[in-house]
Amino acid sequence: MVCKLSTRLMNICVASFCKVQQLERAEAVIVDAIRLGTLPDVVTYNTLVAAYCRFVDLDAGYSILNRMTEAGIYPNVITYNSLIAGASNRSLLSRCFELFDEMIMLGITPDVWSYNTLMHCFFKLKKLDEADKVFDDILMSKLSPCSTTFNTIFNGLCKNGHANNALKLYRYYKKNGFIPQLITYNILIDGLCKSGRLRAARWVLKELGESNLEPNASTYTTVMKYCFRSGQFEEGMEVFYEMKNKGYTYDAFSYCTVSSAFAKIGRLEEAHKCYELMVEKGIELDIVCYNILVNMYCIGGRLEEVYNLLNEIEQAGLKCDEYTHTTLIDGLCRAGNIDGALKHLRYMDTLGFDSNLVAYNCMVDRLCKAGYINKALKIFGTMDVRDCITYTSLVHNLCKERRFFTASKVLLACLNQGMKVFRPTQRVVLKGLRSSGLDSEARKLQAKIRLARILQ
DNA sequence: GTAGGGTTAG
Repeated sequence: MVCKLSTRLMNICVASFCKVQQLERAEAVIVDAIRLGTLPDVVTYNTLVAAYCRFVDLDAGYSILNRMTEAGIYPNVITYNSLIAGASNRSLLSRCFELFDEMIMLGITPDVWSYNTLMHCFFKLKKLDEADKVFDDILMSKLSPCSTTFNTIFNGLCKNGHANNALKLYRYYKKNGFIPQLITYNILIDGLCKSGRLRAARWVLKELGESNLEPNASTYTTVMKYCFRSGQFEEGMEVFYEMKNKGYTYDAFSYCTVSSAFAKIGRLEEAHKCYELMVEKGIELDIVCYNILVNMYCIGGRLEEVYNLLNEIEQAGLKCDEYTHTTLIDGLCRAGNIDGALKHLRYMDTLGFDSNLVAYNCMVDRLCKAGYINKALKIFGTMDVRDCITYTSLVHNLCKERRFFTASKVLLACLNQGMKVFRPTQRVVLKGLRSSGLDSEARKLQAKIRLARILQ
């Protein structure tokens, strides 16, 4: 009984240190406990696995699994769920599946948490059918889906551009007894805002207002961002102040949202002030905060300082991501250094990011605007992946140069891919073709546009 | 031990 109590006490101490990222002290507690005759149990090791996955890396978490096995303690479903979650959070998605299989091979039965995380992974990989199969597996097994299962589905649908379906499903489950939580509302409001379903987003927000739940910092940041995106700057700032009045302390999320909104409308001093406040409040800067600062300097043409900042990022032990590089490429173009931007784009290609699409889109647009439209067309020709922004940008710039025939060809290629170009741009192409006497090309394009609208 | 908000381009 005494031993049991001391194991519990040891685990409480270990968990407390792990929670505040003091892993060495957590380990020291275990060493002391062993010296006093208390051995760590599965709970101790699971706490360490979760902490190492969270604060160090997946391999560090996995090495704890080896340590516990050597100590004769067998992992359980919680051990593996922590490892799977660790892999998922670090976007090591193939590792998630490997760990899931490993768990089953060891005879450990997955629980609803394991399935939820697995489903989340499939959504991250945009494999909606596979995610759906996991949900079927939950239903077919003796497990019951929990609120996180439903929230994971809503979130996965929203993140994959199906906010509408998420909303429909939410209504259906709500009718059948699902009780929404604050996180459910936050997921739906954000998803609907991002997909432009603003009326529906307001409706869900109203539903939240009528519920007994109180919006939190996450809700406020989402709504604030929607205001900024739709050009309602003052309204966005009102949300920011309301958030403070409600007693929420600003965090990196809210500061970043406001700072980038200021930068976007050219109020760089105020944008920088937000950043300074963030530092003053002791908020640890992550790569997103730095990216906003990089963008701020790029907009202000302070390229020298951007390079200093890149060093600072490295010194802080952070890694530049695709946002950092894309922002820098755009900044170089903005400063007229097209060659430097092209060179950096090539360099970015070697870094192995999942997608350099935005960087390429920046390059295409900036090349056009700098008068190098043929160079832009050449880059466009080398792109493996294009989206509606690539096409819209190129078509728009070709029209500005009165190259309507080429614009029409690019637009047709876009429609053939099942993508849309901004409607006013489509009209400019048609008008331009007709005014240039290219009536048959105009008719062909018009027919294609109509067909594309029907097929939408 | 799972799920939500912040950064880039038209």
